[in-house]
Amino acid sequence: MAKMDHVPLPAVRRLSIYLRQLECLQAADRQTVSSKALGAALGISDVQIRKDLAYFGQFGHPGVGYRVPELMRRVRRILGTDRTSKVLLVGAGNLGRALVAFRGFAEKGFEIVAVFDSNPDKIGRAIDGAVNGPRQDAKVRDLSSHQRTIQHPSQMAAAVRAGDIRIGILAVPAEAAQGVANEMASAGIRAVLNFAPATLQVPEHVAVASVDLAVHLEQLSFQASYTGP
Amino acid sequence: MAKMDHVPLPAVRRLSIYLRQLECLQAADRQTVSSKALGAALGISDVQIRKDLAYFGQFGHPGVGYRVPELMRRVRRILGTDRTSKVLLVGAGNLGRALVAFRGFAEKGFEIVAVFDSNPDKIGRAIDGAVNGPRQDAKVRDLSSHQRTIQHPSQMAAAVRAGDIRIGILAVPAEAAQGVANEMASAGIRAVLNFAPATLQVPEHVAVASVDLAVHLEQLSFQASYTGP
DNA sequence: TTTTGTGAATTGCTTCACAGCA
DNA sequence: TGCTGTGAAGCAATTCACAAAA
Repeated sequence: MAKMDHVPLPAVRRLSIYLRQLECLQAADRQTVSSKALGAALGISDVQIRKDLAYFGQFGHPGVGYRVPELMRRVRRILGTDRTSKVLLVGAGNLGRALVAFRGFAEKGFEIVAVFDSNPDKIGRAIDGAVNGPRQDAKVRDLSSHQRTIQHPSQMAAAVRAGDIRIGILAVPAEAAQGVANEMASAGIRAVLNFAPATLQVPEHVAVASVDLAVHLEQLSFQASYTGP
Repeated sequence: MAKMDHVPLPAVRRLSIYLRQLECLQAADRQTVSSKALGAALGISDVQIRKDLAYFGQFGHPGVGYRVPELMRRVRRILGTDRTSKVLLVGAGNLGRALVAFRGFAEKGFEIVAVFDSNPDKIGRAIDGAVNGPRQDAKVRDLSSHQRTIQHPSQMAAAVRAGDIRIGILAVPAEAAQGVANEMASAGIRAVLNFAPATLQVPEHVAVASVDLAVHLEQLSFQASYTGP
């Protein structure tokens, strides 16, 4: 990987989009794709795509384009999804259960290997989810036994160390979110996917991405009012 | 509303965040807040906040700050959530059902008033969800009867016209997403909240916001690899 | 003094224009 | 010719610096 000094974050986000489209192209047995064709399918300019990729090295073949399998491999490598990442989940409510059941994670190289909840009634209980997804080998199936048992948050640090877990999903009510974020940070979690409608204060070395449906809907409500005829 | 010519989209997104924090302040009976205090709580600079608000008019009181109830009212007005917005949902799978059950929508001024699915087995069946949320008056309760019955997508245009619906939530598998987006657009929907992992091609007057968990996780995976010690 | 609102400067991202390779 | 990779230019968003109001 060449000159990775200061990559714009929007470029990283688009890398995921490129990968998604490449998976689609591979399913259609396309061997190569030009930045122009890729951009047309995604509503992104061809130069943008080349610039984004150029932050990470030289992937293309002048006159030919990008070779689909090669580019997929290299983009996955950049994103860190060439190996399966272990993820922990805090919050075994409605949303938490839906996330455990969600097949899309495993297909993209993420496995929820531990679930935590502070509710004493839930601790020790099974959480039923997608433990029988596609990409499962013996090792992953073994890990999925952890997945079935809800643990107390005090176990988090031990789980992070034992399992080399870097990513945590936060799916608790807004009032509890900051406390859980603090626990995650001191447990050694490096990145948090936050579903609580709250702004999290975390140490600088911890990355946060927030998914707030209300924020999205409000943005759309605004755009629906102030565009068009 | 003063000089609304070209507002940066990031500013609109932050407006939602400000509103969320204002709701929190109001719950704590705070009467006024300065841009500095608000920014400190949200990890945003005070100038950023004043600039964002200035796109829409003058809300503050020099030497005092912003009056919490007044600013909430005016921000809601800008976002279009001072009145309840009717929303339709396409896709009555796991995610769709979870969204119907989600309380947060009603609290923020959004009501799912119609649900569509192309699966013949589901059409006409009830979809159980949060029809007994807090903010319910007679009119809303009446609308919730629609909510209980899954309709065929061919009914969408009629529902949009009859109910003055501007926003659609798209919760179908990726393969079906573009087709549904087309149907939404020709039904007159003006904004789409897309949960399918696919890029949608829509007419210019239709706004799209996408929530793709894989994209978020991949971004975090990248950040977790290339930051810190 | 505290705090808002805003033109000016700056930063960062995107687009342009073109050199280089197949 | 068709396509990638990249320095230069352009544009959009943020931050700075300060005038004006309570």
